[in-house]
Amino acid sequence: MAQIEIRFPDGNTQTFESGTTPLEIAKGISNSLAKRSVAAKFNDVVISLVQPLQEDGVLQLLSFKDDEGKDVFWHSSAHLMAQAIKRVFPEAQLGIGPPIADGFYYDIDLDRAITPEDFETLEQEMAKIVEENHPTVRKVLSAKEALDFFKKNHEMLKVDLIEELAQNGETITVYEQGEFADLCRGPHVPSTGYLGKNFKLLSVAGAYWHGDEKNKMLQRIYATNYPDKKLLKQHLKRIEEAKKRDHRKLGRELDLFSIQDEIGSGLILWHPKGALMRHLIESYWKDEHLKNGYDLVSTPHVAKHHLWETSGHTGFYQENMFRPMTVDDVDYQLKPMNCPFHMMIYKSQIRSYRDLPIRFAELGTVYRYERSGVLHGLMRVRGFTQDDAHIYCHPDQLTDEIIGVLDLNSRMLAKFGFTEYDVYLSTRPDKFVGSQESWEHATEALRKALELKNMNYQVDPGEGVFYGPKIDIKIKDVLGRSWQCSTIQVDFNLPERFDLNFVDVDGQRHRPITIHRALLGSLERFFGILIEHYAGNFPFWLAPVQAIVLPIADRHFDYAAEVKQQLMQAGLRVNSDLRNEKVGFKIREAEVAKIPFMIIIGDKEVETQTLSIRHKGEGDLGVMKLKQLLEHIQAIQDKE
RNA sequence: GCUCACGUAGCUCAGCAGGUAGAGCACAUCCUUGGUAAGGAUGAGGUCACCGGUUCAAGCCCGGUCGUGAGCUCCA
Repeated sequence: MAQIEIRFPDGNTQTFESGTTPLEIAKGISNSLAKRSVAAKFNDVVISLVQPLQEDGVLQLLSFKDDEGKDVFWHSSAHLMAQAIKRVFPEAQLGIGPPIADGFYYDIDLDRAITPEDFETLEQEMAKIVEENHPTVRKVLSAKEALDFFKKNHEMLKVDLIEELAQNGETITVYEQGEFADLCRGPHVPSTGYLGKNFKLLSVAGAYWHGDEKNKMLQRIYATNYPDKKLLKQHLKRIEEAKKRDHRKLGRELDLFSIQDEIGSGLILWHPKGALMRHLIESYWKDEHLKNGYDLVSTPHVAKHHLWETSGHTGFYQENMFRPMTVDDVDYQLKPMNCPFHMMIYKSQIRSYRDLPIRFAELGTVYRYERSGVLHGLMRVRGFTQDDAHIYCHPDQLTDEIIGVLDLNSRMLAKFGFTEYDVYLSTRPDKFVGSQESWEHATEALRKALELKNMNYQVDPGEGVFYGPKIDIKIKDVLGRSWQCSTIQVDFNLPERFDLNFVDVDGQRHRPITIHRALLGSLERFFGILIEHYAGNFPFWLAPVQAIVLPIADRHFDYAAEVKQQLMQAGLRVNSDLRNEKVGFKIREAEVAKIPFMIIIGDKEVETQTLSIRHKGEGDLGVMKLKQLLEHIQAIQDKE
């Protein structure tokens, strides 16, 4: 028997007989390791635990904790669900069933609508299949064999896939488990028993075959599975928690904003408390920009349609624009972008290299046509305000400018409680404007800035926009969800189209580099993210009402009014509750409204000229003088 | 836009072989002046999203419109 040499991640090597499987090796190391493992990685290829190893190489055992292990576990779980579906609904045709971020789904074609009531039946069937512990068997088929097999089983979607695969000359493999066989590249867990019973079907929704709306709509069943009951519970709890934090729900409960049929889809009404928060965010934003060398500009909501022809938006952005309106026989266009206006301000005079960099910032409200089906609360709307800015600079200044933007960005995000993010650098796509050299120069500048800032980033090759490379930053909220807010894009297109230039030392006109950037993205969307991130428990500086005075009986009203007045003089946002209600009731309402400080005033307080302080979520803080309260609050503000 | 589901009082929801609406909260008035998360009584409030159809009769059935929700490749 031939021997093979296997190296492990810790650097140790060991010799095995050729044909040994990763599972056998795992068992040799420890039973618990073998139990934990769901797949293996051999020479950087993910393989099944039962695939015999025939050559020397590096072997890593994968458990559910590894991303690749998760994928295998969930992919096998998708097969498990598919098998159950076929048992319960033999006429169902299977589409695709991949692992996704938090589980997996399977697309099926079935005349009858699957409902949540069916979930239990399917889950029971899945549990049965797990108990039956069918080994998963990989088989290589020729295209013809595969086509015959799936045609015979009336799996026309699979036939569709096979035809595609055959055209690309790929090897066609099928995985069998018991009576069930599915077209699949694999690998999978060795048997259905590995999958355990901590799975749950979550939802069902329509999805087009191949994601193309010209194709048939299938039913997509989302589900998840965990090797451990605790993990499943955690996951379900996270879903619950996300529901509780839903900004649409909190937005109504806290009276922050509304969206109304009479107004129109995707158009936001900011109520007093929401508008106040928006004002706080905007003021902070403007201050920061002024402190960092930006000039504030302000531009109209409409402009002649012609402007958008110059910018090129009528070409590549038409689909997202509202239809033009005619005024005095001239077409005007509601703005989907702020850029052309900023370009025109730049162009309003001759610029010298001495003027650069020029930074125009604007909280500019834009209107974009979004398909009705994609609108979602504050997250996806038709009218929103971008925290926009355009920086015009000399090519030599590019890196420094990007660094400036990155610095400002991380400061600003931290102010709102976001300190973790994923950074992506997108490079030149196939279709692009500008010269190859300028793309290279700009991409290098972005890269250099990221590296000088010691930021970890991932390169998305070819994912840049046609007009320039970009850096995208996705922030992570407390629930670990990612939101893309900040984007920093170099633009080679608009300076060209608007013929922007500056006079350089040589007395000649040159094209400035233009950076287009947004940090919060859209105020509406960012507000939505903030609501969910804080679950409505906003930091003190953002709380629309920071304190409420709660007198116990009406004989305390005078002192209450006095206290309120003093707190307002100190710059706090204070309300009072003078209703004819018990203090317990008033406290409850203040807690529900998530007001940070409750100031209770009764006989004792009036007599000793003190305040009883209660903090939201913390309870009674005891009695203190007004001065002490202000100091306490000052300390909180200093920390923020 | 498409598929499925949903649309009943300001909010959350009940309602039924099709027989012309109900609760809690919120709101108003009154009683209660109460010490750290819901005091009590009374009352007002609905063209059951909108339009059309079937029927003696429609919140409920059918069709359309509008709106909302879950989703619409993370490629076997």
